[in-house]
Amino acid sequence: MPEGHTLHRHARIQTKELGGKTLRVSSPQGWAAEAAAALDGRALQKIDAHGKHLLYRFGDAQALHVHLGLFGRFRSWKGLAPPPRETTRLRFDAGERGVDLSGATASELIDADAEAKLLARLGPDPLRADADPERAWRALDRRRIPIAAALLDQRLIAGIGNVYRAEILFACGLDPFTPARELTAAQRGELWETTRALMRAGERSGRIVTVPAAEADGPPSKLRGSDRVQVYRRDHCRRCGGPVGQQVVAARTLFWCPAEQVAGS
DNA sequence: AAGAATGTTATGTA
DNA sequence: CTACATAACATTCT
Repeated sequence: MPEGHTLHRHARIQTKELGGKTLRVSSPQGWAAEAAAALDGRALQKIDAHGKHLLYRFGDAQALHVHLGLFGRFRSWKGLAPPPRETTRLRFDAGERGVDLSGATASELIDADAEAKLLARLGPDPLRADADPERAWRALDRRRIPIAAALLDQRLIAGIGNVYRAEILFACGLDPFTPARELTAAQRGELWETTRALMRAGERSGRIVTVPAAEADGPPSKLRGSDRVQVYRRDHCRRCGGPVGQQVVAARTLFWCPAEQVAGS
């Protein structure tokens, strides 16, 4: 992770063993001044990622549950000016990455029971080694909703956002409007593997899109027209040059290539 | 400067 | 129970 890098929320992160690094927590206002005080200086054992939910573990039953929502970000403050606003921050002593929790939608201490409830609401996360795709298929079997809508439903499969949805469907050459229940076993297999591949790539690069090196410390690059995206927010399909379709599906704008993503392929 | 946006939850309607 | 539309939340970017 380069100095000053901002890891956007849609980059997926994986469960990490941290070997007891000390966590510095500051929360001058807002969500959990008490929780921050309770956590500050404690040894962090591990971060578990399940879908878009993060669980910071300290070796006892309680965990810090974080969801970055639309705007929470990972960033490094070392050598940089602090964030312009006073925000809740999580920061490692080692001075690696911090987490800017302003705008995050969840940040709370939860016990084992609450965690079980949380996980029960989530489908399998393709990035996790213990994920069971069959569980997702069982849920999908009854659904008449378009596969493009199903991919955003965290109860069915956890961790896919709007960028990935578009890119996954494109990579699979799938018609986004295929009813979820009608996918063949082969299509499901490809969907799962493609999801894993794209998410891992996003994880490696820190973002699903390519950022010119010179820009890494600068303002976040635009998603539109960026190198790695094939259809998301593009006017023309990166592969065939044809016009990209766009339509709101499941409350978010879906982008797809009508020429290449056709039923029965 | 208005509008859209990488997300979720709650609510009302069939 | 499924499905869908809408609003609300809050922040950033175009």
